[in-house]
Amino acid sequence: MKIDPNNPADLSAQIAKAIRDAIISGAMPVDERLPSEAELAEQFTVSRPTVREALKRLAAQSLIRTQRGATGGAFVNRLRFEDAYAQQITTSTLLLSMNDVGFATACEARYALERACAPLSAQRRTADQLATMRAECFRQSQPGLTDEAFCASDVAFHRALVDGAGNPVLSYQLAGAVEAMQPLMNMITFTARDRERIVALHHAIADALEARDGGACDDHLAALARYTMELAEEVMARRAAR
Amino acid sequence: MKIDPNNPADLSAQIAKAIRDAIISGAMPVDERLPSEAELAEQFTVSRPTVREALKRLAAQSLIRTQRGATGGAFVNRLRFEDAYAQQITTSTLLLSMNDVGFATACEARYALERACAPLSAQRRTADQLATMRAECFRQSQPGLTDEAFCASDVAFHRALVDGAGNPVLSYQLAGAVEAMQPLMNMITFTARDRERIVALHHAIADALEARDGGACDDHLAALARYTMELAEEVMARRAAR
DNA sequence: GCGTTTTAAATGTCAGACTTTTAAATGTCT
DNA sequence: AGACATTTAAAAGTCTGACATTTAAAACGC
Repeated sequence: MKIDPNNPADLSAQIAKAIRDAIISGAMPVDERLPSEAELAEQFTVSRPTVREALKRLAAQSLIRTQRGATGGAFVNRLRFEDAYAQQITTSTLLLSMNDVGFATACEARYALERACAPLSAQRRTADQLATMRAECFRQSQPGLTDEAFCASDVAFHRALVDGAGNPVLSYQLAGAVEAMQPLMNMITFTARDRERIVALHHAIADALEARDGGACDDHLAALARYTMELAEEVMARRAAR
Repeated sequence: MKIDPNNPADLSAQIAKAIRDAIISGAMPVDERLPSEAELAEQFTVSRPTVREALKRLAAQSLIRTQRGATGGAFVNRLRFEDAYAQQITTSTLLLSMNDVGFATACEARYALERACAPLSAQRRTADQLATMRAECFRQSQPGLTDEAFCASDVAFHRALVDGAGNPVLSYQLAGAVEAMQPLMNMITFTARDRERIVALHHAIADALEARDGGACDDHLAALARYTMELAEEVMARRAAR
């Protein structure tokens, strides 16, 4: 591993960076065990708490996992898509909420990305994924559904569409776009949303995927995007008038 | 903030989660100062090193920043797009390298997402972004260029295309897709890549964007995707034969 | 009133000890 | 000999207490 200059600030950050670089470069393969905390402390000539802080940084990024006990220690972690989903979602959520990204910008990005999945999903969607979309459509048309449950079902529908492309890299990328939009969508849900119209579009999308018609699917997604934008503008205008 | 059960494992993880949830929920606005480490230790009834480990976890995710000195402390950080880019790129790189994602899968995802930007970029690209693309095309046609420099220029070209959409959320999402592909692209660069053909396609893409023709841009991107896939298959076949 | 010095609060770091978990080594019984 | 129980050692997890460093505000002197 690398050394630290005698700069006595950010020692734990420097150590984390050194280990992170070693992992990213491939010098430490998956499931390789790192030296024990005491050994690392000796190598870097720092104290054990400092090493621990560095390791916690890496653990927060799911780069390592730790195990207690005799054969325990820190191990290079295989970054799973599920872990990456979670990070992606929180990061996207924070980006949207902290950078006053407009609804229009976020919505445009979300539907642009989702429409990129449409042709692939039309080719490859499984019967199971189609059944999921149908089931969510059915749930969305139930009368007593709360707004929260409707939103969650909406997200489940679109995730099934995205997963239909059969490309885990796309699913990973889209996780943030789809899930992070939910809070922003709630913003308009409680005021103007016309569920019938949305469910009708969902049905049309599912029909298109059943027929393996990517073009039609894209058209209906575009219509859904337009309708969502219209709703948002309506709400904004109403707020501005108030 | 929330409490911890008397479960004496993962204390720092629990504390980090409690603070993270408070930030994500919006209970702590940007630039709000967290209590000092000593105060947090008292609140959670743990020791200061444990609190510090929790704070380091949050710092690793750019959720907080710390400042030393009299008025120092930990502050809720405004997550900037640039910071998110970096995280996105390392995460994507690790995902690709650790999960034996095939070249075809990664390539398909990358071009599907990039093509989603094409119509927007045709509408909105600035003169500056177009100039960047032209400059990178020129650089790519220089004879003495190393493979590394060609790859870097390739990435710069495609980033300019993506940024042309004028949507920071899209740029953020695409950062991972475009940049993480570079190492995978290097895999084929040194063997089979026909620079002339790629540069010609880049020129065609720039021409389409100059003419604000989203359809043509999409076509050329599709052609580039096909060519890249062909190259990969060729290399794979050659390796299998060896 | 302005510049300098002091001071206090906060993070950053260290040293050493103790607790808990875990698996392997050892011992014991059938 | 083999299966089961016990001991032991290694490692992470945690705590206490201390010291170093940085930084801005307060106190002071001119």
